[in-house]
Amino acid sequence: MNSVGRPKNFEPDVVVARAMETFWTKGYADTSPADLAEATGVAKGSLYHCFGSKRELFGKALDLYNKVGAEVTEQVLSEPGTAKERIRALFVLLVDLDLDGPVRRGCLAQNAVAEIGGHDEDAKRAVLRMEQRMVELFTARVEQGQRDGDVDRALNARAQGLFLETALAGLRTMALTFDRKTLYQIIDTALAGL
Amino acid sequence: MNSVGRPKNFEPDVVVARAMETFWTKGYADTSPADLAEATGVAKGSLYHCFGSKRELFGKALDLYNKVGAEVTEQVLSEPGTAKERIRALFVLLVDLDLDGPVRRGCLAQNAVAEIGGHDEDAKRAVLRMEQRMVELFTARVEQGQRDGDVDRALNARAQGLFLETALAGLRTMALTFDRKTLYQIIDTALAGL
DNA sequence: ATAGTTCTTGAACTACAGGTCAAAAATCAG
DNA sequence: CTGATTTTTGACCTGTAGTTCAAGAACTAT
Repeated sequence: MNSVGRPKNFEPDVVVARAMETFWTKGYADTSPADLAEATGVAKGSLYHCFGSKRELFGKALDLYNKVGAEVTEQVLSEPGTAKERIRALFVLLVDLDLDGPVRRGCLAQNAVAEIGGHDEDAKRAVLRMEQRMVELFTARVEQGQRDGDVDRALNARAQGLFLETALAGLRTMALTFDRKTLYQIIDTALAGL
Repeated sequence: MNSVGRPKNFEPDVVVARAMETFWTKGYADTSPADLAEATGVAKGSLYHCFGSKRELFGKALDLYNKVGAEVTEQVLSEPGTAKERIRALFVLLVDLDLDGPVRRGCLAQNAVAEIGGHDEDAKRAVLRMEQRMVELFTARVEQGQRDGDVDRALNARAQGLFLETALAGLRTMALTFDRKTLYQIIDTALAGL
């Protein structure tokens, strides 16, 4: 397929992953092409040759973020335990992830829609899809809990799924400013209804 | 006090209010001094003379946002009704506010901490103070509900206050992408425990 | 009126963001 | 080896962000 011409010097996937980290840490506007070149080890010109524009590279980074996020969520929710236990494990994991890093970064998708969603329909759509995906994963896990007998069958699973995604979004916002103990307490309160 | 020299051509408070709207709509990075001059009707030079820098003007705008937000919250929570009714009214009001505007802007404070909180401790502190204020208002309203007999006395009011602020943060994030009907359903689910 | 003060304004400045490009380098087909 | 193709790279370009400033305007006090 790619047998003609000079071979690539780098793995595009690795570059996207590094770019994702940079966008996540610094935000979209505050990440310059020079920053991306330094973070990826690839010269500016090559980045433009390969990805077209800063915005397009960001798009790939956001897609990767969403993919990994969904995978992690699926993984954690499918481990043994009640619905409440698994969902708590996911919430704790994500809060810890943020608080253990050198700088609190929140959720890249939330940051993206807040920063550029107002004038970038594509970004908005990508984030909405991701959120809907998460709602579905939560909903499915609640339904499984109902089948397993650890969740009240009277609950509306879809309503719970929507609520859980909202709670997670709020939690990740609160994780930008509050301390760990408080955040754990919030998780307990949020999951009290399950 | 200010009786010497040429008098100001504008009300700084009005300028801050207009700047707040602009920052809210466009975000911090994407608002240029030229944008601010156009939005306020005051020349760039005068803005710098009066406010020092873009960042300082943003600080005033954020302070105003927080002040108004606290006032509205206090107002809505103090009207007649149960704790659940009043808190729902506040949530509905804020969701509607966002959805009725020409562009969804979310919460300026949340947007600010997401966009610049990573490298601006002052912004982070301002937002944390605001969030703590909101937690206190929610907590107090829940306590009043307990005295009034419309909230279960077994609940931990402070934990509920923290949770409600988190739910509101999540709701305002979800309001950037989801439709009104869904958001109302989320409000119902979030308040089911009260 | 004069002096002293504070405000107003667009022009001017510096730095850098975002992107383009031309020349060189690395591959493969014939 | 030659040519076709693709990538690499820093130099270069254009526009604008964020800020400063000099000149003047509007006021007060004396």
